Amino acid sequence: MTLSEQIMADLAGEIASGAWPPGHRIPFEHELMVRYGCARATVGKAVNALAERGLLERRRKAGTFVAAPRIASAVLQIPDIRAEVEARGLSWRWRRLGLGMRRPDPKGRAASLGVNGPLLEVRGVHVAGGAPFAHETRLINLAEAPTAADESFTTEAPGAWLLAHAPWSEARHEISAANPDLDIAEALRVPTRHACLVLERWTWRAGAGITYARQVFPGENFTLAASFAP
Amino acid sequence: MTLSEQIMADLAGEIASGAWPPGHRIPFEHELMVRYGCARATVGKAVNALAERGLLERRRKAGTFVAAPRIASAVLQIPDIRAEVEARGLSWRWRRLGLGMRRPDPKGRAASLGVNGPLLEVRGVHVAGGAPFAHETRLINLAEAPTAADESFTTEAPGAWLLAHAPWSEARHEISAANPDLDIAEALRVPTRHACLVLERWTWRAGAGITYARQVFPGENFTLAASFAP
DNA sequence: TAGTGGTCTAGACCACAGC
DNA sequence: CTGTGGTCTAGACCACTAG
Repeated sequence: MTLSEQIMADLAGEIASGAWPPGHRIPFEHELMVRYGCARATVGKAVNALAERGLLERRRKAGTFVAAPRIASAVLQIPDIRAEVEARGLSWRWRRLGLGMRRPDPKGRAASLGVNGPLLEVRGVHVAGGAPFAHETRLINLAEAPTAADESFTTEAPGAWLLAHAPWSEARHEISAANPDLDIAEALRVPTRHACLVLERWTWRAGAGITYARQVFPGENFTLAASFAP
Repeated sequence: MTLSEQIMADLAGEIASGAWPPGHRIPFEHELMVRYGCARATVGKAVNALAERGLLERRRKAGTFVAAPRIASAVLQIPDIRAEVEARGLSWRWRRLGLGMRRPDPKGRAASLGVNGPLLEVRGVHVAGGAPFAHETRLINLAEAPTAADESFTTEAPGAWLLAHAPWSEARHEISAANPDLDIAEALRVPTRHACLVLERWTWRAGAGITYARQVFPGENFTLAASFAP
């Protein structure tokens, strides 16, 4: 435990315990540096780290204050389906259902990728312990990942292949609930009235769209977790 | 734009453009400090900030490397239902459906709050432009928020009241999909076969459970967004 | 063992918001 | 104005680890 980590932990402790309620002005940097017998940069590192986490608010000339808790954002755990399945002690495999070329649909969900050229479409099911776990529809921009056209994706899921062959630098996710279409419901072996969690993902590299994925989980199969621990 | 921000932007640009692919070793701190004519602490600040974001990976003696993109986590926007509704130009109001006391159920969803004492239960509907938007079930730990017992929550939603009267310091969220129970389906005026997005939230302060909330959105009403922009 | 990042020091100057 | 935080400097020593 370094000194700045110790200072950070001490300050966080005062806040978590309620000794310093929201709005409370914490000691000035100069006071803390006397208290800990260290340089100003060291206390500054600790205080700034807590401010970046949203636990403190810094105002010039006024001081540093305990922030009011806000429910603005949280860190969402994005699942890797294979790892998720195997972590439960189940076998995982990918079963391809379809493969084909698509022209970009300007009204479709993948339109925001901003791709005009041809897209490779892969559809399939993630199978966990012999039972369908999730359905995936995947569109791949062949301009950015041309060798994808040589892949069959019969046993390898397109996500893992893409991560190795066309790394991305920017991603967007949307989470929603929907009743599955008939073909997806059949692939998942659930009725169409069965609530499903839908996770959509768009990824880019240097502004160019790489891939769009739509993963459909039967409601009881899967829960996304997010935490906010200031 | 400070110098360390400039350095950070330059490094991020090299990565986003693909000039520095994953695995590439970026210049040593000493080289960067010569290139920018600044102190090592300044380049260190920039490089460490990118490493904290997961864009770079630092290894002693070996150097600093461009990290392979991982879909491990993303920043999730947690909705404030009232703000969400009003941002769409719709009127918002809260309609309370029920109020009562509950003993903690050791098998229930709220058990992980770790509360043994009495809980206040509030149920109600968020109404957007006259139509049901979301159903909320709320449990409040009266030991931590005793004045909640004096509130009726007929027009004020419990979430806003709690934020003002019992600030929290730690939160956990779970997102899932489910078919609504009959009473919730009736309150939302959808059939029970209608897929709904379920957002659950647990909050604590100094380790003591404050509240549990379960919000149910008809599937077409609501989408959660998460972004990952290294 | 040599060289990297990790951490810290003891200053400095500045912008800016309170008083 | 005053004093806070924001940023930076030019060093230092240390821990770790890759070669």
